[in-house]
Formats: sequence, C-alpha cells, structure tokens
Amino acid sequence: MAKYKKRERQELLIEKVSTDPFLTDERLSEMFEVSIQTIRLDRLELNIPELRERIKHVAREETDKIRSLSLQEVVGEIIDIELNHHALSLFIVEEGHVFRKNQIARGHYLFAQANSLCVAVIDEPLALTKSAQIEFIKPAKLGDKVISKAVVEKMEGRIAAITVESKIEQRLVFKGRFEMYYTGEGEKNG
Amino acid sequence: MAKYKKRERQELLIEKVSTDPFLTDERLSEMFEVSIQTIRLDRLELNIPELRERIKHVAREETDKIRSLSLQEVVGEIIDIELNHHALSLFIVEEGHVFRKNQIARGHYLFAQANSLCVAVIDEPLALTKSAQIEFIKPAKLGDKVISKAVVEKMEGRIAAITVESKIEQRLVFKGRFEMYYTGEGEKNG
DNA sequence: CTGATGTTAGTACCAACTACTAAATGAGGT
DNA sequence: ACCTCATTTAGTAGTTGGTACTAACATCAG
Repeated sequence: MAKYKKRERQELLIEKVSTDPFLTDERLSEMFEVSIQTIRLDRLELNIPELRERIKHVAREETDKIRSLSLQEVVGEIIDIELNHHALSLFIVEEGHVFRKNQIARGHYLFAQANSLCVAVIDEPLALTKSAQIEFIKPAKLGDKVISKAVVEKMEGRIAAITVESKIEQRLVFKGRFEMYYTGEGEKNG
Repeated sequence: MAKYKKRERQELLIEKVSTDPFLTDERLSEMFEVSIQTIRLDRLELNIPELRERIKHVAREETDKIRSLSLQEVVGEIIDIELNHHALSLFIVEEGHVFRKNQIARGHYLFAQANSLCVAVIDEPLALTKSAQIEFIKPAKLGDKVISKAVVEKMEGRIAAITVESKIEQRLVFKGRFEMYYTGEGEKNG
C-alpha cells in the first residue's frame, strides 16, 4: 500500500513543505498519491499557507537577514562607546557560532567581537589590526551573553594599544591586547 | 508635471524594483501615474520578470546562502592536511569580508582562517584555542587568495603549539602562534 | 499634415490558488 | 448486512497577478 493514513500524510506534509517551500499542491498530490483537494484540505487543517505565500515569506525573511548581515559589520552589538577611550559590546552565542558536538563557541567569534570592538573604538577613518596577544580562558557556550570591554591604553605614532576583556556573567572568558594601526583621511600607504 | 519621460521612468523603475522586489505592476503604475500596460511594456523592454518570479528568485537565492553559511564552519577551504603535523587552506576574500570603504579584509577573517585551520589539524575529538599571538603584516584585499599554512610544533600535556603563516602570492600577510587545548574522548573538564 | 514613438484599452488565457457544494468511498460498530 | 461518520474526490465560481496580443488614441517633430 503506497498510500498513508491521514495522520501520517499530514505529518509528512509538514516536513516536506518546511524542507522545500517551493512545492505546489499538484506536486504534493503526486507525491502522496492523493487528489489535489485532499492536499488542500490538509493545508487548511494544518494552517499551511499556499505556495506563493510561503515563497513570499521566505523571501521577506531572507531580505531581512541580508540587512542584519550587512549590519553585522561589527560582530556583537555596541552598547556603550566613548571614542578613543573605551567601548562595550554584547555578543550572544547562537547556533551558527558553535561546534555542533559540544556547543562551544568557535574561538574566532570571540576574537571577532574583540577585534571589531577595537576597530569601532578608534575614531579615525582607517583602523587596521596590527597584532594581538589573546587568551581564551573559559569556553563560551550556546546562549551565553558575552560582554566585551575594550580600553584604549595609548595612541601614539599611528599605533593604538588596546586591552580587551570579555566576560560571561562577570566571569572572564577571554582577554587580549591589540595593536591597531590607524591613519587620518588623506593618508595612505601599503 | 508629475509624470516622467520614458527614459527617466524606466531608470527609476529598475531602481524601485531592485530595492523592493515585492511591488506589483498595479502599485508601480500608481507610483508613476501611468497605466498598468505601460509598466508591463517597460518591464518587457527592460527584461524585468514579473512579481512572482522576482520573489521566487529572492527566496531561492537566500535559501542557497543559508546553506553556504552553515558550510562556513571552517573559514577557508582545506587543500592539504596531515593530521597532527601540518595543514594548508585557501581563503578567497569576498565582498562580505571587507570594509566597504577601502576593500581591506577585516582582520578577524584572517584570524578565523588560521584558527579553524588549527582546529582542523589536531586529530582529537576536542580542540579549543587557548591563546594566540598574531601579527597582521599586510592587508588582504577583495579578491585576494590567501593561502594559510599551519605547522604543529609540539603536542604535550593536552596543549599543542602551532605556528601559522598566511600568504598572498608568496608574500606574507599574517602570522601567528597558537596554543590549542585538546583532549581525548571520555575526558571533560570545565 | 504625416509618421514615428509612446501610451492606453481591451480581450483571451494562464498558474495556483480559495471557497464552496456535492457526490463517492471507506471502515467501523452493532 | 446495514447504517453512519470520516475521509476523499469532483466540480464550479471567483481571485491575484500576471502573459500575449490587437487596436485605438496621444503627442510631438519635421
């Protein structure tokens, strides 16, 4: 028997549609070997919108993501800043940031938070990282809220020295010392 | 006169549609105060597909992006590896990786390439970054192909020392020394 | 005034639906 | 075997946002 019972079919339908939102009722009716009307009834019962609405939804969602991605110029959200002095940012560890195995955040995200905070705190048109000494003291896990604080120690001869400390619930998880290279507007070299 | 000439209108149309792909011909015809037919003719001449096709396109494009984002587990593509000894990876600098202003790659992408290479080269179930000293010698720019080489210097007492050098066309742009913490399977501690 | 260019109007048709009515088919329970 | 309720299928009318096509205006330039 190729056909499923109502319950089974509806469960599979949810799965099918959520993995591939581009399926028409016709294609679905072929897949489950039932009539189009049955599929429509199922969608009605399950509150699954029609193809076009599903696509529209995906498209909208994703255009939003693009916006937030280009905002993600800075990793983490800056919550306090006094230019050339100090800055604070918050970074929440999400699914994309962790090793699946153990839910520990990849080191380079903590680094990225610190690094982009350093770029942000310097009030000059160009600021590039020159060097860094960093330490990962404790792993950050999925869901953790990491607060990073950057303090500019000195700025001299186009080089700024910045120390960064990142904490989760007051506990130090990361620290680093960054040297940033910066220049004013007209200036440029290699 | 609220109405535009054909040329102007068509240019604006392209802009409108590309910034908001969700506009129907009807809405557009209202915006430009012309008939729907005129809009349709314009789209025909400009090869702009209809609303539904535009949305579908956006949706598809973005579902692809999600896939490639989750693939971005490792930054850069590993091109050679001998576990616990050395590894090589290639990272091509793309639009998302650079400052828009000057097309220079954000430092944390170079770091991420090096860091994930260090994670990859260690043949143990768990490998976390403990510390790093890094130097950014020359900026990497949009389109650059960065080859990163990690060499394991020693592995002792759950700590591995690894040196990384990243080059663009034989020229050193980044180097670093990483300390990685690792453990075998059953083991675990905070 | 005449043509070319541009703009509108209108028709037939399409995909992928919704909303609704009605008939056919099960599958169970007694 | 018969009745019943759930399920499935069929079919119609109407919707949105179009394509494709024909035909009738407008407008302006030479």
